[in-house]
Amino acid sequence: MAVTEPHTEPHVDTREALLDAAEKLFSEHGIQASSLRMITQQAGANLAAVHYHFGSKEGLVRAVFARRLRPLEEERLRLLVACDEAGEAGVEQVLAAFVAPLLRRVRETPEGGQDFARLMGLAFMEPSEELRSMLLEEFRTTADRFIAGLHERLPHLSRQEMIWRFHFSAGAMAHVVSCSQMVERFSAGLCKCGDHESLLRYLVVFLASGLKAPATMGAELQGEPA
Amino acid sequence: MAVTEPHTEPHVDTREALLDAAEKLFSEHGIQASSLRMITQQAGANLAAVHYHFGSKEGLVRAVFARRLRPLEEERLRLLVACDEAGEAGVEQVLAAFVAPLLRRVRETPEGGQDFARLMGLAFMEPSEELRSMLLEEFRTTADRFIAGLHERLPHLSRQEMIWRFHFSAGAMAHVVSCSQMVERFSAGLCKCGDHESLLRYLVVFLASGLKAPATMGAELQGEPA
DNA sequence: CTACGATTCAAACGTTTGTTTGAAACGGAC
DNA sequence: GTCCGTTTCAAACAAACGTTTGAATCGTAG
Repeated sequence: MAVTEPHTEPHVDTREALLDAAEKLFSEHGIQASSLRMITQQAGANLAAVHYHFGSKEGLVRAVFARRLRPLEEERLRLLVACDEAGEAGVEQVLAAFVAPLLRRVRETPEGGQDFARLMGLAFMEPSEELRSMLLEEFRTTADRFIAGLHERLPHLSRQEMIWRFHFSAGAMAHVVSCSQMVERFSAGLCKCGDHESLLRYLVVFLASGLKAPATMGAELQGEPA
Repeated sequence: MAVTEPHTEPHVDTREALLDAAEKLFSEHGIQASSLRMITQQAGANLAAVHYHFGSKEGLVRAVFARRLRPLEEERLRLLVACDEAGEAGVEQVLAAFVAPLLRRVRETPEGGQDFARLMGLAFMEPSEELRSMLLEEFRTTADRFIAGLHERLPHLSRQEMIWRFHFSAGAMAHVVSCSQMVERFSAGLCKCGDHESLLRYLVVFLASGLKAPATMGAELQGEPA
């Protein structure tokens, strides 16, 4: 009926073409710097199409992030549940459940993966408070569950230090993914960001070792027994 | 005739007032979203003052970052040299030389430290290629020296893995510093970002453990002997 | 065919942007 | 006092922004 489906047409849907174009331009120039005229031109659509399909530029922005973020968080949680059900999963497996879904999407993004990666990095840096709140709420469930899952396997840590170490891990991952071009430039091409399998292994080994480190002594003595 | 502002002291230097206002507004709303009219009004200066003192908005942006970044990199390198001269300094001391100067500046920023922290996070995410190149060059020297300094103390790592682990560390630090408000919200106030002494200890312990981890096996076999 | 909802289109809306201008005001040197 | 380089000021510039509008176009059902 209304669903005119899967033919190899150039762009079956203006809506989808706008999302693709916006995602690409956002990652290249930032959100504010990507005008609706640039986006609609890239999408081969009319300027007014954005307001017809999304109501406003803000609506487009939210749709761009929601399209990518929701499946990502769902896959992370699915893999985390699989860890718990397996019973034998250690810190490394939980870490992989957190990192791998992101890296896989970076790899699968058509334009070399740069677009999606930089987009995620942009998410928490852009000015719009409305967007930031949406992303924080979206991310909060994931963060809480992974912190709990890691804490079960790292009972020697205080809750406070567990939370800190999780955010250290998330930061390392986010930085590598969104600034991978910097790594390549600094290493004179020695570190190939396209090799996501190696990168995943490197990252998990590094983070697991950091997470497993003995509890920090001398900090927050007032709350922690010696 | 001096226009006596109600609360702001008569700025001895318009130039400095513009830098302060720009830094504050950049960190709050991003670079693109901070118009010259907002900046000059906040600084109590005329709209044209930006072009008189900095030539353009781009010039102002570069000046804002250069003012903070150069002393930061200099202090980092100074502390790194001190590590080498001491002879006894381990991975933890080198890490502290990298992290502490940034944390100290975050703490010393008047507006609760948020401004400077978010500004640094914004640096690598904003669209301007010109600014990004400037920051990359500024950061390259520091990165190379710290990678070398760490590699001396971690000879079991390949150069490739050493570089990766350094960027993991830089990412964890950058994320914590620029997204500290997120950590506080997620931890329901349990993790106080204002407590930089504890944070520094937590971070160094975590990163040192990650850096010291045994070399990753199975990755890049073609380049590394088993 | 006509008719209708869904979608696209070109053109314009008012606002805001970075930048430019030329004159006014300043502060020492002479 | 006059002079001169430095700095500030109000006003205007063209360009670009997000948004709105009303008519044109499409695909399909009656």
